[in-house]
Amino acid sequence: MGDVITRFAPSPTGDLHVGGARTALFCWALARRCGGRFLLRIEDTDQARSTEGATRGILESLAWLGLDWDEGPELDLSKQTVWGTGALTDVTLGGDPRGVGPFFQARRLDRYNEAIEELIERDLAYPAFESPEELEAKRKAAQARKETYRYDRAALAIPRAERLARMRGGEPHVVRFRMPDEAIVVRDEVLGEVRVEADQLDDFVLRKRDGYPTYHMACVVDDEGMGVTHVLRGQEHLINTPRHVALQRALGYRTPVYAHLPIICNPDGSKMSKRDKDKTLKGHIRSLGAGADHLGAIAEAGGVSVEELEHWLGDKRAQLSPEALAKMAIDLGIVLPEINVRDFARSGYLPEVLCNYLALLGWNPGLKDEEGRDVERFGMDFLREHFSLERLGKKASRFDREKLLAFNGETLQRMPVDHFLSAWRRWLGVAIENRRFVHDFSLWRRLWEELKEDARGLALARAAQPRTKIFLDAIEHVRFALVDDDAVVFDEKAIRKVLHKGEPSGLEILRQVRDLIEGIDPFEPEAIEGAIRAWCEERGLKMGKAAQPLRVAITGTTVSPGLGETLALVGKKGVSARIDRCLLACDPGNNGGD
RNA sequence: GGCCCCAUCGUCUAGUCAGGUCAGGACGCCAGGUUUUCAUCCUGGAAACCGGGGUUCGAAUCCCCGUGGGGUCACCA
Repeated sequence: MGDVITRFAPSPTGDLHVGGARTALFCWALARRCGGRFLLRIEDTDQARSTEGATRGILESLAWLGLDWDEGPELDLSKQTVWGTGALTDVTLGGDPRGVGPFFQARRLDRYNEAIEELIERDLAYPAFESPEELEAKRKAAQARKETYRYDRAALAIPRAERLARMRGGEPHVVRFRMPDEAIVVRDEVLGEVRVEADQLDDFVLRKRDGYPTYHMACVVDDEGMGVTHVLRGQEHLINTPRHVALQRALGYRTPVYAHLPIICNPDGSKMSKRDKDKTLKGHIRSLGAGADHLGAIAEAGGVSVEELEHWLGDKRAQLSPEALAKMAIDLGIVLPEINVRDFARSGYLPEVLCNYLALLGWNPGLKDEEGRDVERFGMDFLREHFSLERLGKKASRFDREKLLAFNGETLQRMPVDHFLSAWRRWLGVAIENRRFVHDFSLWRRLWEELKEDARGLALARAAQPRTKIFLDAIEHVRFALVDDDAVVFDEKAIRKVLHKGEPSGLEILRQVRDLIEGIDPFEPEAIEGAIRAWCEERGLKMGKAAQPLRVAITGTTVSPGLGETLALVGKKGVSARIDRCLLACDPGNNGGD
């Protein structure tokens, strides 16, 4: 099995989304499992939509996930930090050890043209001269008759010598493949045999008017030239496969093993796509029932004109740039659904956890642990060892963020605290660099500064880790420790519940405990908790009687990390200051109570 | 609409290929418990074989029909 070669072949028209990431993961896992090669090829034959930035983004996404490719475009990971918590560092990925590159299709045009010439020569392909507009009109007409349009081979009515002459003479044209008049049966590792009748497939285009090959042509030529043995791709490609098989036969190529992966959907069952960010944001803005000036403010936040914004709002299909969407979401204080790998990195998911979860969408190891539970949690090494095509599922699956979140939280919470700290630091460093959190930037900056100090960082990590599911929300658990003593906002409900009620009241307890604080040494979590517990026991009080008033005084709310950690993070001086301020502000007798 | 694919708890799934265990697990949900709040953690619970026909002693599992969902119908990939 050493000769297995898989490939992931994205088109660089946007960020890598989770569906693509799962395909890449499976391609990678199969190659690793079989001791074969995993190669990466960039399908940039759409001149209008391909961008260099997208290519880099995809390479970085894959590297972040920990999917190293043996052949393909090079990416030097020693020179850059890839989004802070990436799985691979200090290696150069890609290269061309077998000499089968280049791995950008736009640089391989001569190969496609050679194959196309051969097909034309053998009359298995032919030039066609209809304009896109003509074809569109025919399509519309067919639609009006409630028929499915298929190319009518009008170009074949032109005598062969003439159409070749017109082509050589430079007349604008496309080249079409003469689809054989027979049903084609595709063997698929997931779906079994799929039969497609001849009348379902028309003479598809091999080379576009601009001289670039279509996906079909480039893909078939390259898979052959690069020795690809296994093609794993989304099920949306299933109908393309008979075309590819027909082309392979015409050119005398091998047919690789195919495995079509089920689609990944949104929780509502619709296909997952970038458009969902637009959808989420549109829905939110509409729900605000925003007036004209409000819309103006939103448009400004997104860096777009009000006209653009209104048009976008009115058109279901309209999309705004990722940057504009992100800015508006921050401004409105909402979180857009994570769709791209980059989104998950930014939210603070761990790459190996994402891979773990993604692997479970459409694949299952079919193993039980000692307690008879399904094996669900595993790392990359497990996939290297156990991945197999036989256990791929057929059913489209829905992307369940709750489960991913649970997996991520569990992983984060089980890490050694120093490991958690360094991962948090790396993630935060990138977040700060990207100015992702402009709505609260100074606080993030402050956290960043404090996290850099080892002792302080560790204390913050100890407080945040047990409550953190993704790094994005970690800061909320230690927010109180980052604000100034006189900036604490006391929550009305908390004041009433734990400071005013009870006998003795919370305020009374605070007054008494205040002196205790001075004497605690060292001012560290265990000592603090020990002192307060002993103090409570002496008085026959439950721990909560003292803990909750202290929480309110220190954080303004009834929720915080462990009491010792909470006080220790603020420091002895800070604690005293906050208690004093709380006594002053919350005592009804002091007229500052409300 | 044509064609193709799919169908087990709310979600991801094990069990289906080689018919025979109260249909198992995970996330979520609900109820208790531990705990100084929250988060954890522990215990328990509700929750599914899409429907109808066959084949069979026996069907989640095999066959047919229906229904539902998805994909696809480009000079995008």
